[in-house]
Amino acid sequence: MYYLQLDKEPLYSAQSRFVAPPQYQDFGYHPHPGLGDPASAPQPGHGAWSSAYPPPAAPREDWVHYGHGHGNPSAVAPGLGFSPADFPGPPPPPLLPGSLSSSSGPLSPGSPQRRTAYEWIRRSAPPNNPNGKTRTKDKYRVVYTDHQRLELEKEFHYSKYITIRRKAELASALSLSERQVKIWFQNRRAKERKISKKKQQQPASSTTTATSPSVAPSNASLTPGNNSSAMVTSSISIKEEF
DNA sequence: TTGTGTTTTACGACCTCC
DNA sequence: GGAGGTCGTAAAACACAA
Repeated sequence: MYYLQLDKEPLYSAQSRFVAPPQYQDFGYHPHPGLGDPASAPQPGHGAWSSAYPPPAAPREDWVHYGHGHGNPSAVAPGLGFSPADFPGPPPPPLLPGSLSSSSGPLSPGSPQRRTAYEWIRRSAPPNNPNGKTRTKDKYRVVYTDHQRLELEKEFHYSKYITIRRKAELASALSLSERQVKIWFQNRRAKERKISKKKQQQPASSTTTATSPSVAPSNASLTPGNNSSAMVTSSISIKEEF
């Protein structure tokens, strides 16, 4: 299983954290005072852990975690916040089990398609979904809770590449599998590349270049053939925590 | 209500690295 | 060989216009 890797050394320096450049806020995740601020965090009614992930009917590797801690704020392990010793640079906000109790502030991951503000954060897993699946068929796909997404976004904002340790912590705190966290980050990076690509194709409407240097050349430098070197390049300031 | 377009999970193929 | 990376894609979930 995936937990076996926790004691392994990281394979990629790119997995290490790097200080998120400020321009990341232009890539879908907009740091907002509400983040980490219980008073202004979005998502009414989702302050407590959603019960969207009860144990699955059929055991599946990725679903085994859904049965833990649901409906229980303690699912977010205390002390799972970021320790300064772990990360260089400003620490990301800690996981906040109760931080999602009010509604305000643009926290949408920048999707222009979200017409109304924060629909992404309002969305939550289907209420009548005892199995944590969205279909009766075995075929996936769960909808992550707003809290899960928020925490993942926060982590992503801090670093586009999650460390093994943080992945394990996050998976545990959010009742996701490490595989899900990994895939979420992969998809999130893909999304960011897509957004970046879109921005590049559009004429710059403002004087500030919206494209992050460390992200923009994604497709050019992150092709399967040379992505590793690109990742190393993009993580110059990375200090592996292991 | 329905059709359509977009976003979100999840996977497989293929790659590099150790 | 196994890990995680990107890329492409499937399909569910969702928003919105007609």
